[in-house]
Amino acid sequence: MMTKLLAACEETVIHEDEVLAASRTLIDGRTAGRLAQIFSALSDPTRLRIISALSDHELCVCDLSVVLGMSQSAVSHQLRLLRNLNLVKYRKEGRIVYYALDDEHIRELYERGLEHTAHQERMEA
Amino acid sequence: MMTKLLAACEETVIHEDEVLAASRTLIDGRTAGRLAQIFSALSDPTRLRIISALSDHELCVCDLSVVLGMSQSAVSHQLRLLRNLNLVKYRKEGRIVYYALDDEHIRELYERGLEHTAHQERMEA
DNA sequence: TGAATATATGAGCAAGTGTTCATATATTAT
DNA sequence: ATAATATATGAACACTTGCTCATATATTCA
Repeated sequence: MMTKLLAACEETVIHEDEVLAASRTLIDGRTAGRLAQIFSALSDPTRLRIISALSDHELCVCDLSVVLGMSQSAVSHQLRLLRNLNLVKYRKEGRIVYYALDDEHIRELYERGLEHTAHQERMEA
Repeated sequence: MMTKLLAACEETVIHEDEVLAASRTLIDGRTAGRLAQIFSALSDPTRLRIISALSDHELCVCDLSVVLGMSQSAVSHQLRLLRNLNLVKYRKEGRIVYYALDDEHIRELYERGLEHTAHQERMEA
């Protein structure tokens, strides 16, 4: 199942074998989209702060909004997003809803990311 | 150096100790911003495909645009973004510019992300 | 029952993003 | 020199995002 990627750069590919090799490691659009979706969830400061706040234990929406210093509405909107991606789970207790992280992969990515910023920090100093 | 986060949810915080505990794992705005920046780089399908194409070896811009099936301009714009974040490095050889990954942390994050999508895939099946 | 509280959500808006198109720059070839 | 080629980049535009504000829903309390 070969894909044709002949024409380009001056009618013929500059480095044909390199291109073929790269095509092998290239991820398809569907995978790229899924990956992008995951990383998008982590690409916003507010959501990252939510994740960091929940990293130890669950919190109700109200407490979460206090911790973040943000409106309940803003927090709820972001929680919905994380919920839709199955990154957080929740349990209801009366009118109070407790949220907690629900994905070890995300926690892993989050922590790797933190390492990276620490690394960056050192580079700058 | 305690921050006051008294008032809220019905004048007083619902679960005061939980809130204090969460505040300890909460990352500050600056860190959240940096982290968001890193993950933002990985939050677009095109950039992820660029990273996947470069994951084995360097490629020139032209070959890269062939591999991706995208315009040279679009690819250049995205490369600039990755360059500004020091995620890719480049070397010039005449008028040809070769790009390669320049950050093991990003490669690490990318691969963890891939694992996650694989995990997701299995869940769905 | 009615009032108060915790959360969810739709609409709207300002800011950000990713592409295209046109064009600039730099290098090579004639 | 001039033409051709590889890359970079600014402007414009459609689309997305993250917030606020208003309001809906659900639960508890009096």
